[in-house]
Amino acid sequence: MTAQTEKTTQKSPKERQFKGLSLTERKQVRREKLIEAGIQAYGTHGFFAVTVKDICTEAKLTERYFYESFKKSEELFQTIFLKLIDELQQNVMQAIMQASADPKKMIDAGLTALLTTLKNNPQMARIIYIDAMLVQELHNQATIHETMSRFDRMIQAFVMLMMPHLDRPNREISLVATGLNGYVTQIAIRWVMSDFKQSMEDVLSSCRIVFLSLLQTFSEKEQTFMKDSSTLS
Amino acid sequence: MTAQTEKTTQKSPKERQFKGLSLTERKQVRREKLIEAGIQAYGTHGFFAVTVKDICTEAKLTERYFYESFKKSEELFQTIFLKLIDELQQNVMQAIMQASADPKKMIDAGLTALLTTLKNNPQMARIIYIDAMLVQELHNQATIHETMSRFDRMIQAFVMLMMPHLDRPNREISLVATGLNGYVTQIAIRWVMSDFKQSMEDVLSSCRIVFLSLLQTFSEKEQTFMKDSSTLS
DNA sequence: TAATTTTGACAATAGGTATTGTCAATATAG
DNA sequence: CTATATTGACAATACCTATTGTCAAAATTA
Repeated sequence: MTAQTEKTTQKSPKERQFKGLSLTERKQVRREKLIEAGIQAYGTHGFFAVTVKDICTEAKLTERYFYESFKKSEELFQTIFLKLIDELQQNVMQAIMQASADPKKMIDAGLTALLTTLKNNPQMARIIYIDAMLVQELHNQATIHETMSRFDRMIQAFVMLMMPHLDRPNREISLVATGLNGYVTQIAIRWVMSDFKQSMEDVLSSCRIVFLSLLQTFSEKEQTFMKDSSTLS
Repeated sequence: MTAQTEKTTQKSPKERQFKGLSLTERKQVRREKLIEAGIQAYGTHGFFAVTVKDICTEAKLTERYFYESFKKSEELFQTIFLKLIDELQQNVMQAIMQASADPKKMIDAGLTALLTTLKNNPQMARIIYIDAMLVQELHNQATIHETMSRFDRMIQAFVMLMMPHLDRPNREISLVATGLNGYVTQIAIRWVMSDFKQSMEDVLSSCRIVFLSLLQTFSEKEQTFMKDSSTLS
């Protein structure tokens, strides 16, 4: 009861507690419910097939509360996108940093964390890898574009960390990092869409091989086989 | 006049020539104009930002003629998609087959053809790589999904052709091919979206390296460094 | 219990697009 | 030239959705 008195002093005169929650807390609860409903709906049917009403129905709230928390549907989508990609990147980064310093172990740890996270949240892949691109295009959301390239930079940083003496220009490493991101992403999308038909071991192995292969190539001082074909262009 | 008499016999009683074209020919001309307008519009603003009216305006035709050739906008989009991906794949395949049998030359030829085609048709990249995915999702167009994986299979066939003695299971090669497709695609998207900021040489080099690197890895009989980390999972 | 905030169901408005239909002007065949 | 197929401009319809507004029931405080 003393706690309640404290809260009362913090509230504006018109506020009233409901189910033991203040107005701010209730708004927050509703916001969370909308976000969860959005992940469910967007991740299952795709952004463009989901209406505000759908999300409200899923969240067991009425439209009024949607606009209490979000100005438009894109705002909810962006919130969800940022939340999910943060979660994914957190998991991957954490796994890499907790692994021993051996590059091979770090690669395996990072990839395993990525694949495990996607398998545990199949909606995540759809939202991050498929819908995000379109919403970005349709509404010019620089935020999403910017955030997506964080993975590129993460990979680039990893490569540069592994091979400090690499003589290739940075702009090329950057492109390779983008490519590696696309490599893993494409396999992951196929995996998720096939409802995880392939075994995690096969998927992991297919991803790992390209990292290790490139690592080895980059490590070789004599890159004769590279220079051969370079003379073509 | 004798030719006209011939045509008259071929026409149904209600048909009449216009500007020297039969009804069928005029329909065909309009259809082509709509397709060209669609490539322009979809490739510039994206599928979901373009209306039927936009396309008709671009084609200098009225809506009536849109529905003369296509039941719905998705039908036009699918037509365009198939046309463009055919063109792209034709160019790549042709370049590969015309190159000398050296794997390195074939890789360079294929990649160069791909990148050149995209640079010459910037709209193509947007339609094939960005919008296609969403339309597919929205309308469950198995055709698009199926067609997209033709590139996967093309790469897979190439890999298997290069290394007939590869001891890895097919399901893994298939995944690697998907990944390689994603690798190149991701780099290409970034390239196109940046308005070709990077030089073609840099982009080509970044794509080439992963193919050559994997080729070398697959060629090695002693894959000790692979087996090391395989024991992790 | 009485007064009042909060909630949920739903009506109302506004705006946009797909699709079909109308009709006068134009081009063509005879 | 005349009758008619064809065209292009645009109206009309139907439908869907975002967004705002209304109001009675439920929950809460005093």
